[in-house]
Amino acid sequence: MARANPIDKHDARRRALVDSALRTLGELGYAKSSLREIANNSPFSHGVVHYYFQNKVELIVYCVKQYKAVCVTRYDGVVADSTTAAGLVVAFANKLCETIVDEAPMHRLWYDLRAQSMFEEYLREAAHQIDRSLEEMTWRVVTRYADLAGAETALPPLTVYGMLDGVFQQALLGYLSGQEQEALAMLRKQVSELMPLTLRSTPTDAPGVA
Amino acid sequence: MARANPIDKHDARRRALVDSALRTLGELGYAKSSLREIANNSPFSHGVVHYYFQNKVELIVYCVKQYKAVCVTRYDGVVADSTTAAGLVVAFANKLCETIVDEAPMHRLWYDLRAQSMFEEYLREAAHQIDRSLEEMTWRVVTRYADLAGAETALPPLTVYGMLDGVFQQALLGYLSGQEQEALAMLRKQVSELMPLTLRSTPTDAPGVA
DNA sequence: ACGAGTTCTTGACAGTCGTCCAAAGAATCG
DNA sequence: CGATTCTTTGGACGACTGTCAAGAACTCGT
Repeated sequence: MARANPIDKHDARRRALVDSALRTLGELGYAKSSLREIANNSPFSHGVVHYYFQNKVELIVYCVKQYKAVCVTRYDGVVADSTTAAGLVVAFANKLCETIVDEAPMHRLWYDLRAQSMFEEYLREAAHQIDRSLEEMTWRVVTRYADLAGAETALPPLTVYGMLDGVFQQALLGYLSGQEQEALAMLRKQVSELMPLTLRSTPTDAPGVA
Repeated sequence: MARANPIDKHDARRRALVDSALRTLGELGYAKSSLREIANNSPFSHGVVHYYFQNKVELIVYCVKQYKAVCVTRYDGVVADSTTAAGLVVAFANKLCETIVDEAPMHRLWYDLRAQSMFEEYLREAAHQIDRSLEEMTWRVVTRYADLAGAETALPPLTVYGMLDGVFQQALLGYLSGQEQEALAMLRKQVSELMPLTLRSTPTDAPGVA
């Protein structure tokens, strides 16, 4: 047996390969990312991929799942640090803009992979899991927002995620099309418009059940 | 010179080729649609593509633009025929569900191409034009909705399109993942939830300017 | 320092891709 | 009808793909 348990080293290499693959995927997109190109942007040669992964599909699925890990907690700081409803909206919008600026390639990769999952079944489960995670993440923001506003939520989690995802996607597209500042400004405005719509007007006493 | 003007025949062939290409693209997605596969699903051989189009890119761009033509008027009947605000919402939701059922491959192709446009610049302009058309189409529905409700719109066109596009995309993904009925029912619910949010509570007299 | 086990490189393989081209076929004219 | 142009075919090309296997390079307990 090797000194350091070989499982860890194996997994570490896998993660390194997946990291390189994610960089390439974010740059070229799913369609044009060949295993050779992925290996070229890594310290390894193209053959090593099949030593750590059975085939390209397995690598891609691992990429998707690793991508998920960096996503799910992105706005938890906003949730934890905000003390007023209005402050949360601004902080949330700022964080959304920040992640567009810092990680645009990863975001377009996500939308690419989700679109591919409409054609290729092997991506569906992984994409669905990420969608669920993003929905839950969004919902944590909105419920905290409702708490701070002393109001109740007016829309189900899936709907809130859907509409915010729509405008985020829009902003990302605009940002990548060269209209960086306009897209970010518009996103800020849209978030401040949409967040209040997720709350019911009546703060505490709701009609209906006694 | 030929009897019937050859321009028309040339264009007719182009349209036929583009139609075949759109069917194949909707079935396989952008990444896996080769010119040979496109030609196989058409009455022609693979070489003829380069007689009517300079290269694959030109064909794809023509496909995108032809796809746009069938989109832009999809909900104009709803706008024209509805007589009440509530009726319009139901008719709109029905039409959205109908087009998911009838044209799911085309819709997933659209989201695929829009995602590709984040990587490949040559698709950007065409994708942006379609996005604008869809935004205008959505806006015609919402302004008519506001008219029928005797209210004013509360959100700008881009925001309304963004949030509706988000939930539509969600429904399409669910529909293609085997949850047909749940996805359509959810979309109906979401549309009836979101449409009222596009209107200002105050119907006629707004505060502010005299 | 040797040898066994692990890790990585390299080259080859069978396909497929977009593109091009020579030649066959079809259509239309004088 | 022959002649000219337009249309279409199918094969060929070089480049690229995922996959695999043989062997070199490395690691590490002994």
